[in-house]
Amino acid sequence: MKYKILIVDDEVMLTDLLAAHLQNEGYLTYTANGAEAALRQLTFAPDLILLDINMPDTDGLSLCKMIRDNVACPIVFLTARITEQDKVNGFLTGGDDYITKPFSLPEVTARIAAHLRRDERSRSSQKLFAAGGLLVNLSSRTVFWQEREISFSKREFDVIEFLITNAGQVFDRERLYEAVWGLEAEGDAGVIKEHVRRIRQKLQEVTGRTYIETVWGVGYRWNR
Amino acid sequence: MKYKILIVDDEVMLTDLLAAHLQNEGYLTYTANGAEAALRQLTFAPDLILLDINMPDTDGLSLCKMIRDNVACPIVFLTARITEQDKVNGFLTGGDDYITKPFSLPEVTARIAAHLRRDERSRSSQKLFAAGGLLVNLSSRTVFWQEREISFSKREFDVIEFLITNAGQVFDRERLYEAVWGLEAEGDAGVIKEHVRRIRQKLQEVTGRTYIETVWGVGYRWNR
DNA sequence: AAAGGACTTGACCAAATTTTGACTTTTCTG
DNA sequence: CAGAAAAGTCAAAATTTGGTCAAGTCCTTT
Repeated sequence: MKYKILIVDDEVMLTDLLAAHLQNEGYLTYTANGAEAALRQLTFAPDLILLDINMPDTDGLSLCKMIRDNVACPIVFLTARITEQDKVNGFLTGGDDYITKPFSLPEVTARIAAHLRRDERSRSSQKLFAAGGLLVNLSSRTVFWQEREISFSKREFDVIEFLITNAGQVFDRERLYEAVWGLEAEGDAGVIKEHVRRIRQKLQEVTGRTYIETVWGVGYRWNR
Repeated sequence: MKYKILIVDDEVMLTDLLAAHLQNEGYLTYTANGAEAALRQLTFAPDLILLDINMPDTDGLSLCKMIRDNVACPIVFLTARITEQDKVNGFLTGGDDYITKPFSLPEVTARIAAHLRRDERSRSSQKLFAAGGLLVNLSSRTVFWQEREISFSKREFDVIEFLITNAGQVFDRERLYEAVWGLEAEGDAGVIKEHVRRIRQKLQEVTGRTYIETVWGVGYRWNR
């Protein structure tokens, strides 16, 4: 299956050039020359995004946020330079990278290939999740906030694990119960309420945030 | 589209029984009574595999590995029992499950249905719709306009979801009610008027547009 | 066997949503 | 233009849902 790459830059010349080159390399490409078009193209669920954050008429940071809120793929920034300030602003997070202009085509291809490879590998067995100061380690089943460990019981951690590995998606209590307790489990999915309460309580105490959001009438969601 | 299920077991009686039952449930079935046959059947790209790992003349583990190397679908093991050692050996990974013999047919059906549902979810976890600056995310059930989120209640979102996934088509209130509330729901389809009103109000406030258009004498339509 | 923690359950309350029905406005038709 | 039908509005009533709590059960561990 071909990888889908979304290229976002205001210069049509550049997007076209990159698109042609990447198609040649065997990728499927989508291009957008503005923020709005970029968001529209997200519907194609790209595997990687090349994004110019210095486009005129566009607030790079908020576009970036919007993208992150809706898709989980890595973003590679195209930019004149990344300043320390940019990093602080949160342009660069976990899976991301940047390429400074001017760049060579082979350089772009190489970076893209490396990212997709990494993404592929980690998608299947990602064991570490960092979400706004919170560090969740699935292999050691620990949760840290700064230096402080927050301890959770088995069930509590199971719930966190499931939600966090499917961050952003909403699950109703039935599905959540099924996913954590197992398919053959019988019992009332109402227990979830209680577990969620205790998870939230512990998180709240230490981090001041709750992380698990209620979608009224539907279920729960771990906020990315 | 019917789901394809591959059944692998050395006992012909059993594969036939399962096949008949699953066909009855609306699945397409393929059967194999040995390792070699099983691998050959992979060309049909099954959506789920039922696999007996205790077949004579067959090394369950390596067959299992071979399968995994070639397809990504979940595998449900049929087995007398799963020991801790089996788990260590890597029989059970991510999307997998096992059913211990003897089992009941409803049990098998239930497990299969749940697995396919789960698989479906992760495959299409990015259900996004972009409509003129508006970004509707079906998996997180969120709606964004620029960086602003517009929140909708369950029913409101359900209506939006239905209309937007059938954008451009007109639905009369009866059909809309039936589609969102369910076929067996009893109640007055007039409620739709109220829900549409509140959806429009929220959209109007933020975006200046209403998106849901009235086709007089007929019904409603989502305008891209 | 006692103790302690984890897990479950069911009941209750407050909050949020959904429904209802009366009423107004708009649109169409003759 | 008048009247009828359709669509829209509004606020109150009804219902559903999620959070909380306390008590009970079930395991482990000592």
